[in-house]
Amino acid sequence: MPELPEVETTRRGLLPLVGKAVKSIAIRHATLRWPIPQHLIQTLPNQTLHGLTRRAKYILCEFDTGVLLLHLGMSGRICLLDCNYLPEKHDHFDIEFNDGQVLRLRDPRRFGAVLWIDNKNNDHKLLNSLGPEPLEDGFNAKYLHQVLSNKTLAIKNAIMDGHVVVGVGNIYASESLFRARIHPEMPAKQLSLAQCTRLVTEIKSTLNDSLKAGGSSLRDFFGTDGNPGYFQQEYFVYARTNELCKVCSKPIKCIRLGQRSTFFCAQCQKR
DNA sequence: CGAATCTCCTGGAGGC
DNA sequence: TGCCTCCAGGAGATTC
Repeated sequence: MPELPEVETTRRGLLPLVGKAVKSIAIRHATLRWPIPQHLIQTLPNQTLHGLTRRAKYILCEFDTGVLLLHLGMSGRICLLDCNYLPEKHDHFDIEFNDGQVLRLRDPRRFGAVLWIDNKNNDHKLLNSLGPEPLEDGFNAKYLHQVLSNKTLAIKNAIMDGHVVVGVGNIYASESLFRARIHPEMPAKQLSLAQCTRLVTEIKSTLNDSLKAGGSSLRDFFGTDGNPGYFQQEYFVYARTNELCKVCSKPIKCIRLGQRSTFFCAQCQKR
């Protein structure tokens, strides 16, 4: 379940491909979240990868005539391999480059995506209504306080809404709220400016901590080199139901919010 | 319009 | 060992 730090780590791992030209495309299982466009088989060969950027959890591969958009869903993983490696069961999509390297997407649960944005269209509905990046200056306490001011839903659901801020998934939502000492069920509009300040700070630091640790935190995340190599992050609350709070020693609680498991400490986090 | 619910999918865990 | 059920979750689509 890649979150933003894993996606960014994946992007960085792919940077050696920038400047290379595509030799061929393989589509073995086109039915991801949306169908992988078959025209990529004809479109991409001989195009050069000019840049690799990221917006939210989308990796954007800039080619001559358009942008290839990659999303890892929740079980996706991209490896950079020598083309001699045979694909395995859930290896759905390859980009083979002229130097013999292969970008290979493996995604058992197929919630991921491979889409094409032609330069002529210049934008994509998936990208044009997204909120600010959590690690950029546009995501600050004043902004958050303003955007939450008319929202009645629980704050945890609000920060997981990509129109409010992108890249905050289920794990980091619970962790950030604990670190900011805010109850996940608190109505979003009731947060004070001071609470928004704490929440923004903790979202940024939680993501940054994970990024520094090499991407994650997560049991099933692998880097582009195929090695787990991650730092086993110490969660304060995530997946620690009934374990003792590391701050106050009360048991951690688990509730459902927006069909998602939500972990918190009722002693440390107030409404 | 906002908010809640539905949906895609498969591996892994637990029960018997 | 096998089979069944349940669960996890990103986020767009659908419904209310």
